[in-house]
Amino acid sequence: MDKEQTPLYFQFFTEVGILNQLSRVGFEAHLPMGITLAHFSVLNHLVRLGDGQTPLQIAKAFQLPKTTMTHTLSVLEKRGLIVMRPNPDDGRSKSVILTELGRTFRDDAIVTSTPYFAGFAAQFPPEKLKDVLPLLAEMRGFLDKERNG
Amino acid sequence: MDKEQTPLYFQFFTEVGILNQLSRVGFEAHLPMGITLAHFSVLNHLVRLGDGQTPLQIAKAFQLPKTTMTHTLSVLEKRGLIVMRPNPDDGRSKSVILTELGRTFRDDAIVTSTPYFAGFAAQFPPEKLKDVLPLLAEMRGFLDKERNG
DNA sequence: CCTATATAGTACGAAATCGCACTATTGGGA
DNA sequence: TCCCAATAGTGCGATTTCGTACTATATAGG
Repeated sequence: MDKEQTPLYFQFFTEVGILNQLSRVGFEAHLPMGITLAHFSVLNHLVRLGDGQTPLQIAKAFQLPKTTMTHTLSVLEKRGLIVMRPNPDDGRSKSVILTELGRTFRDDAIVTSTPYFAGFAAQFPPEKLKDVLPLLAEMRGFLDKERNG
Repeated sequence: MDKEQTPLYFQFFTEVGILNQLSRVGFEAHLPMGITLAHFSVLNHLVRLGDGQTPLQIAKAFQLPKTTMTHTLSVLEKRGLIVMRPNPDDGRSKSVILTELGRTFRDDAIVTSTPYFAGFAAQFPPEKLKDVLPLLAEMRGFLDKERNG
C-alpha cells in the first residue's frame, strides 16, 4: 500500500465512527428512557430473523463479545421484553424468546422513530443508500473474515 | 417517506455500526495494551490539526460529550502523552498540548498498524473510499445540523 | 460598574463494554 | 466406555461512556 494513502483509511473509519455516534444518539432520543440502541437492535434482530436463537448467535450477528450480549439480554429479560429458556438441543445453551411486550415494544419504537428517519430520507433517498450498502457489507465481510481467520 | 423504506435505513445504520465495531477492534489489536481507539484518535487529531486546542473543541470534533473527553484526556495525561495547560485566552478553559512522547506514540501506532490497513487497502482501493467518503461526510453534516438545531 | 446569563471544565454515579477465569455440557476419539 | 479438548454461558472487575449537577470564569445589558 502506498504510504500516502494511510490517512485516507483513517479518515474513512473516523467518518464511520462519527456517523455511528450521531445516528445512535439521534435514534436513542426517540426511544423510551433507559433503552439503548443495543437493546433495540437485539429486539429488532429477533423480530426480523425469528426468535429462539442462542445468545452466542446474536452476539456474532452484531460482532460483539458474548459477555456484552449476556448483559444486554439480562436487561431485556428484566424488563420483560424477552425470556430465556433452556435450549432443548444443547444443555449448555439458551434460547432467546420474544415476549408479546417485546414485540410490540419494537413495533412502537419503529413508529415513534419514523419522523427521524423521514427527515434523513428526505435528504438521502433510498437509491443513495443502495449505492453504498453493498460496499459497506463487503467491507464488513472482509473484516469479519480477517478477524476469524 | 415510504413506510416500506424504513428497514433500509435501519439496515444502513446497523451496517455502519458493525463496520465501526469491527474496524475498532481490528485496529486496537495493533495498539499497545490499554490504549483504545478513542485515545489514539485524540492524539491523531492533535497531530493533524495542531495542538493547543481546548477539550471542548476536541469533543465537538468527534461529536462526543465533554465529560467523555475529560475522562479520555485525563488518561492521556496520566500516561504522559499530553499535558493540560491553562488557556491564556480564557480562564475557564484548558489548552491540550502534545508531549514528545505523545507525538512519537502516534507515529509508532501508525507504523505498526500499517499491515492492517494494507490488507484492507488491497481489497478496497482508495478510489472506492473516495467514492463514498463525500456521502458519509454529507450525512455526518446533516445529522450534526439536525442535532444542534 | 454590576448583575444575570452563558460557557468551560470537572466530580460523581449509573450503566455499558469487555477481557479473564470459571462451570457445565457436549462430542469426538482412544 | 472414558477422557479431554472444545463450546455456551456467566461472575467479576476494570475501563469507558455519559447525564446531572456543580464551580469558576466570561460576557452582555442595564
